[in-house]
Amino acid sequence: MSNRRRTPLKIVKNEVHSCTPILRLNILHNLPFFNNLTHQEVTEINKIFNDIGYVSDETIYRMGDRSTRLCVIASGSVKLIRQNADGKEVLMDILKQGEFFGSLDPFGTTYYHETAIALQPSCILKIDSEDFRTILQKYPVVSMQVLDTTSKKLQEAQERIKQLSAHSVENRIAYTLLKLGQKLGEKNENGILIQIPLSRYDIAGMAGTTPETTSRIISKFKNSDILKTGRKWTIIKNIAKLEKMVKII
Amino acid sequence: MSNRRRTPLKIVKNEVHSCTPILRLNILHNLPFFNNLTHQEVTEINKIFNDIGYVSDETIYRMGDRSTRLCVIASGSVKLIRQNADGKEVLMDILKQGEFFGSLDPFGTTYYHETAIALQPSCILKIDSEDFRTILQKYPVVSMQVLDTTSKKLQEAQERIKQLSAHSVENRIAYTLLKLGQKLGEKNENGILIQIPLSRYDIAGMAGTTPETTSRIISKFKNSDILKTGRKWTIIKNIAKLEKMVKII
DNA sequence: GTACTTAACTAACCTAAATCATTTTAGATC
DNA sequence: GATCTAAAATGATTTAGGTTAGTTAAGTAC
Repeated sequence: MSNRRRTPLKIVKNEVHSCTPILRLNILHNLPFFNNLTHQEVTEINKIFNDIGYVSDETIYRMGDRSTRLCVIASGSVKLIRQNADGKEVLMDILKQGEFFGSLDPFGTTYYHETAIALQPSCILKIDSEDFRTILQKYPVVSMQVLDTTSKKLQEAQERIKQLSAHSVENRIAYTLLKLGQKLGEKNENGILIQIPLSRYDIAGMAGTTPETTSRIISKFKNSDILKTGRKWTIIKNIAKLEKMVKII
Repeated sequence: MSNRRRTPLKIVKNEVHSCTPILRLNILHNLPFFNNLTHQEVTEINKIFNDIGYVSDETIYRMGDRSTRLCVIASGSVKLIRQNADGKEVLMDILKQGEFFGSLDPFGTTYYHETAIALQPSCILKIDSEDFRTILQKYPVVSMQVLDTTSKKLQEAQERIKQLSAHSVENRIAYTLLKLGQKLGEKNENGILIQIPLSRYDIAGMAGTTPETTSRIISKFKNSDILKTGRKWTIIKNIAKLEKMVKII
């Protein structure tokens, strides 16, 4: 569908992306939470996962669906969004290889609170929440890691609440760009390149504002030589200035 | 200090509140996460905790302090706030008996991201993060419970982000009041009474707005016969109307 | 009771940002 | 390279809600 959507910087074929068995094992091994397990143990765990490939913009699950599975990104990237009654979208998180999302709840009695969409061609490993809980019970180390990751995400969410509650839109966009840079950016000669296909609409959804205002403020940043952008890519040329804005304003 | 601060509805003495050993044990037993342990086990765990009493408005820890301990509320209530550079406060959470806060991080290498203040005379049980982690490793059931609680808090935080990003101030205040009612309200003949000493300032801090606007909107709600309020108490007379606002707007 | 303190309320004003409408442009397609 | 289209940028207008400032009233101290 959307193989038009390409940055001028790296061409990615939008083909269904399935994992080789070796890739799967490798990824599971490198997940922060399976890090401390033996090869044998990871191999066992690997058997319980299924992998499914998605193309760009494909929906992995929808808000309101029965939530029975936990997902791990083997390759690609995923965005999580929440919608409210009038259709306005709020981008909750962007996840990369190795991160997990979906449900940890016991039994399939609850519903997803957000919609998960592949941002790029992605391979997703899935496991029944129940099975994952069994793993957690069996390996306290894993359990601890998952708890730490979740706690960290909670911290980040609370920081974002503060940001949304107590700052101007300009500040929030600066903050959003910094976070995106930290998480998804790649350093190169010109600065930090964010080449995940995020639109103004997405960025607006993260900063709690409108695409128009986002566009205006990004233009302002471009004029101040802080950023350089194209359709769906951004280079942060001057991180120091952005950081200063977030702290000072 | 603030024994003036009383609701007209129930008089609470603002004395340092320390726990009896029986109360402590009882509370630990009833914590959702120690629920499944034997009496023997809880008694063991009880020994590792310390209890400290706080008066109203007393600070338990401050944002930026070294974070080395986990806290459990034995009695009373606590608010967690974050401040930004210009001193604006954002109320992150209000916790009641049985809830935990503070740090779960390993070793004391990090810092608290928020400030914790007693809202009422409170007794707080404290434990070193490290010791608590040992408990978690030892009892996978406990670990699971803590993870579930944290996941739930993350969900709530994300819901609040959505709320802040995509709704009007009026809507946000309605939402805030509903949440407060759910969590802290007591049903009585007139409706749901929230008698935790929350000021307009606090409510503004939860809804991401100013005390003045909060006051204006609450007055509006009072005129529409949805609320009835005094200095530091609120009665929700018509929950249905509030819920409708949150959904429709 | 009276005086005092501080929270809560109200009003007038004003700015930041949303909304609506139009133009420009990046980059995909042929 | 020329064409086409959706995203991005910009401009004009409106408005929600912040700011400032002053008033009212609840609860405390005397």
